[in-house]
Amino acid sequence: MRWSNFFLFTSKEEPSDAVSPSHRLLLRAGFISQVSSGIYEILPAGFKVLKKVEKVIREEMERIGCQELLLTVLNPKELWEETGRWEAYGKELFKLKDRNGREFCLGPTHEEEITDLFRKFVRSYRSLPLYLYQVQVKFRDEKRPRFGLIRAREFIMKDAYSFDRDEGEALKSYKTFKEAYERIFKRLGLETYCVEASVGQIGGKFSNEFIAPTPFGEAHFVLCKSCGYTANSEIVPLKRGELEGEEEKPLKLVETPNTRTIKELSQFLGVKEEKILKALLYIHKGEPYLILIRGDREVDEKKVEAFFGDEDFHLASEEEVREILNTEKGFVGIFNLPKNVKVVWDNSTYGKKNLVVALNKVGYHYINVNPGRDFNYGQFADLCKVEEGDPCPKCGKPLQLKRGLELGHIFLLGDRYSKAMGALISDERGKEVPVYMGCYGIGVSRILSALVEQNYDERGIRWNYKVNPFEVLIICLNVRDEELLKSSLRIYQRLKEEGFDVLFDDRDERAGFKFKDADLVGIPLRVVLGKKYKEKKLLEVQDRYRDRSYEVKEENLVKFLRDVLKS
RNA sequence: CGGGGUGUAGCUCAGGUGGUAGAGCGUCGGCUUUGGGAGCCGAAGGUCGGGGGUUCGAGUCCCCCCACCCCGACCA
Repeated sequence: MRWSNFFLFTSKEEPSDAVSPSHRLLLRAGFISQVSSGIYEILPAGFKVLKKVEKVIREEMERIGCQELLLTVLNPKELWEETGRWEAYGKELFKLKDRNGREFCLGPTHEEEITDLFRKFVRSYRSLPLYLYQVQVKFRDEKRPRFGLIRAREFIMKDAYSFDRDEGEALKSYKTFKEAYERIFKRLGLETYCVEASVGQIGGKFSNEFIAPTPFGEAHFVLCKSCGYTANSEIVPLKRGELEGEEEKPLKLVETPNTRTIKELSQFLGVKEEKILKALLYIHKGEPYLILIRGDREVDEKKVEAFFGDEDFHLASEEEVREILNTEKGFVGIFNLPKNVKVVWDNSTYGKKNLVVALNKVGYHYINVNPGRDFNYGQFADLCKVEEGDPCPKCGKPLQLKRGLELGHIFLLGDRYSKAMGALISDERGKEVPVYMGCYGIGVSRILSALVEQNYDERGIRWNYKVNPFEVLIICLNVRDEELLKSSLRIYQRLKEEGFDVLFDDRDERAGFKFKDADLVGIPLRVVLGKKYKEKKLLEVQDRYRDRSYEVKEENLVKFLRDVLKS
């Protein structure tokens, strides 16, 4: 491809709307273009990268016997009602109607459709195991799209589904996919962690996420350097602590004006935040719950969701606090509670002595409140957000907290969908049983962002040798010099014939301009023809990925490039 | 869903107190230049996010709406 005719337009200016490195660079380098919030066009250079990513994924899917098909974007409401997800999926589901008023959604994932397809054709355990996958555009009306391709509303995903006769077989399939995923990310040149995760919206028995560490990811996960435990932070269990040995001081009521936050209260009283009993009023399905947690810790609402069993809860507003507790935020506590308010103690509160506790009276707190003497514990739960340094649930050593991009998520679904939708198979004895399923997703378009997030510098993107828009860029530094242009063309033709994926910068631009562009776009190898070539007939090969430079004779070029690309 | 911010040329932005729209970059034509986004001359390019209002007159003041970006997922 000649750059003079290639649809690749770079920009010198920093896009004002972009913050994360991948978003900025993919825009500037002309790989993507925004249409609407969370909706992007993937331009030819980006598309070429995408195709190379897909190729790796397809090869690994085929290798484990997974067959490609293409499901639909438009899914009828009836299908989603069978599993209850038409309502349960909530506002993230894009819904629309056809001319006759029939309702559809734009598929955010395809468990319903694949299960429907399975039950239409497969009857016997003899057809199993069966693995199917597709690479398809998906739609999710995200609460908050951000960072370009990282959290988009329209995106490309590879989703695979396994069908087995029982749990034991399904576990084998799960392992097969997990290993395939490890190979995929390795081949793509991405650093990823496979972590334990929650099943969330998809449901099922258990799941693992593949997370690429980057500062701009949406996933928070923990890592134990000591025993190797990794997990999404929202599922890391935190246990109760020990009873403190401190001497119990006398209970006292003190005036605490204008202490609306834990920080203010802590400063006003001169006590540590962890000695304050923080009380948060939540409303679940119209019922008030008072969640108690240590003052220095925060509630993890994902854990609250797991506790309640659904998403139908929210933190009480000022008005609700006034109405239910007859007090104001900042003075919510366990004393003088109306009977209808249920109390839940987070594990972090256990064993603390000489606490500061509010009594639902504006402007006052008790100090030196002690368990057993001044109050009794009730129901305990694990609702606390994990923090750096919290103990590893496996070995007790301090955990590291990291941020990353969730690139893959695999689930052992069990019979959640097959049971609801009647996807039954006959076993050896002729008995009909629900098929045992697994599903396996990879965020394909998001991988572009992850690759950039993990490989860029101040000058631009650094694509690796395997996944890139082109393998080689030929730069002719002066296209008005006929001899130089002729030589460049000859090399360009040769490399094409030898099977290289090559872009030829034949634009009538100055050298500096071309180098800056090349750095930005990030093609891993480039062959430069300029003064050195004219004087010494030496080609300069620049390695953008490894940031090196070589002088190569023309007759050695093909072998040289091939060797680098293979390394 | 809250909170904050921004919408003016393709991009990045400037346009006190209201007076009929500008720069740099990019694009097009020309000259010059050819190893790190060079220089000079000329040109094209605008519903000032949209609607309403105030006014003789609105990019600017008032009201409503929309879009996009950021923060939080409400921490008492």
